[in-house]
Amino acid sequence: MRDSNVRLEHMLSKLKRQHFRITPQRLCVVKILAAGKGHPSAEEIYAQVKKDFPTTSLATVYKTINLLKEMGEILELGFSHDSSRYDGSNPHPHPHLICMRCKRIVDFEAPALTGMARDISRKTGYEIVNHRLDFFGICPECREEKQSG
Amino acid sequence: MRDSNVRLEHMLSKLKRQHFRITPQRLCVVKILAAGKGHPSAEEIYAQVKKDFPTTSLATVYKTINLLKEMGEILELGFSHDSSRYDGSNPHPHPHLICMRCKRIVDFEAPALTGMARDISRKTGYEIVNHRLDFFGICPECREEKQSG
DNA sequence: CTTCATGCAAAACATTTGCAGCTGG
DNA sequence: CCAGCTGCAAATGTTTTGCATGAAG
Repeated sequence: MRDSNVRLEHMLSKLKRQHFRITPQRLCVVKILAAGKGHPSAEEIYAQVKKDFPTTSLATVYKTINLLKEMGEILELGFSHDSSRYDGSNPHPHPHLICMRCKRIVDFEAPALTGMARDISRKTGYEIVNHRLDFFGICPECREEKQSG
Repeated sequence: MRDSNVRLEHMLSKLKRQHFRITPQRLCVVKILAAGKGHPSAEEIYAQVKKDFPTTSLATVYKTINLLKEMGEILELGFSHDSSRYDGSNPHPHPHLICMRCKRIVDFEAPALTGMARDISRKTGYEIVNHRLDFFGICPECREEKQSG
């Protein structure tokens, strides 16, 4: 709650500073992402926004998501088959643990990665600007269900 | 060359063993993937196959790719915005280094990852079955071009 | 007031699917 | 022969775009 309010204020002031308008729909999308509850898809955000603003369109949701993405305020977790999921709580690259069954995504930290990036840069001459690490598996809850059902 | 012939024979015998037909188009796709030259997209494979079999369709290429994917013989590197790229030389998960400018992809090894997966499994109770690590950056060649052009 | 955002519908794009006809084993 | 493959075209699912209308600042 604490952190998410900080993130919300941060995103809003950044938008204002860059002279983007804070419309009710946009505010709603930003709130959902800043709250950092889970890793919603565009459709999930859309469904949430429609509760308050029933006329909202999915296109508007995508436009706001892209705005925040370009500002570096949210992390897009894109998948080639499923739709993208968004992480608004921590826009810096960090590993994710993805349940292949229920699609839940959880964050975790791996400080070793930045060192690894530096290593690779030195060895290959690449300038590393970003990275992504996903672990795919079955979460404890889904493992339970698997055994019984 | 040596390794790629071994991979080709391996893939072909696996296909035969499972009673899949080795059609000329299919053979051609398998050859390209087994050769392990780069990380082609479906379109690139398609363009290559059409040189020998001009009537080939993209759908057929996708069907063969999916077949090999299901058999665990190739690795799909899916991206949400760009099209997927395929790694036929080493179907076991391994990190990739991706140039954001020229889109070239190079493989590398990171033995630390399997240990990391075990760690996560122990800490979170997840059963880890797969992972993916990509580093995004600019390759030495593209860095050169950047400075001049 | 003016510019930017919205909402709709259509487009874009990669990938998959249904199906009639062909062909490898 | 005939199950399985091919090639076409149409469908799919996600995301983007063009444009007329509407509202934020």
